[in-house]
Amino acid sequence: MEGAGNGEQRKGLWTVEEDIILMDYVKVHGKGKWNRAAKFTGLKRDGKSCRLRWMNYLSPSVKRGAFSEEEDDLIIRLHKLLGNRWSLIAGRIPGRTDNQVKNHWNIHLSKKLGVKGKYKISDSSSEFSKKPEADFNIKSSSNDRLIPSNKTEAELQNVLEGSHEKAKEITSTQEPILTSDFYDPYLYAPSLMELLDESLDFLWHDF
DNA sequence: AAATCACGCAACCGCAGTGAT
DNA sequence: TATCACTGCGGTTGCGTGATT
Repeated sequence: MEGAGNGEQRKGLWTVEEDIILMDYVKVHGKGKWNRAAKFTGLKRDGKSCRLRWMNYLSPSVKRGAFSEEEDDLIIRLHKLLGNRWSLIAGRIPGRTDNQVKNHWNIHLSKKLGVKGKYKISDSSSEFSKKPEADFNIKSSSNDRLIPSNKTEAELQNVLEGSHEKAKEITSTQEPILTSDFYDPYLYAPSLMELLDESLDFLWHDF
């Protein structure tokens, strides 16, 4: 695992030294242009590896440690709403990355919910799967997606953004529930779950 | 104490989407 | 319009480690 054997590309776990080099680069140049970052720093990693390391580990916004009950609940509900769209789900869980959410789902939550094997969006537990397959846009790739044919991805995003905004209004008058460094009052407000459920209703409206 | 197993996590891979030229 | 570089995503793999035999 140490090194690729050809002296050009390193693979496997990142060392502390590599982390420091990458962090220093981001401090100075900011995120993005990861291929250039790899060349500039002399790291024997490709741009994708640099990006992944930053996004999943080095970024100060990444929250470490166990998932809370609230996070579990949120993931389960969002997964029911969105399926395996980990980046969208992670985007609504402060400090968690898509990789973390995906791993947590596959290891813990799928068992907890009794989901057999790797979860597929076509599983009967997904809200989307309750509709006839012909009503979905289907793409054949690793990025398989099933969305209602009369709702675009942008609309779906807007629904969730709308929930977020609505939650802001509600939570502005409510006491926070959690007190962690990454606490996001919008997401943990008691009414948020109802908002997500409303979003789900919206998606199926006019079917 | 050594071997094996199971679990959790980090990282890799392949593909699609997007923007620049 | 075509091509290329880059980014982002989800599925999968494989390593590290603790538990069990």
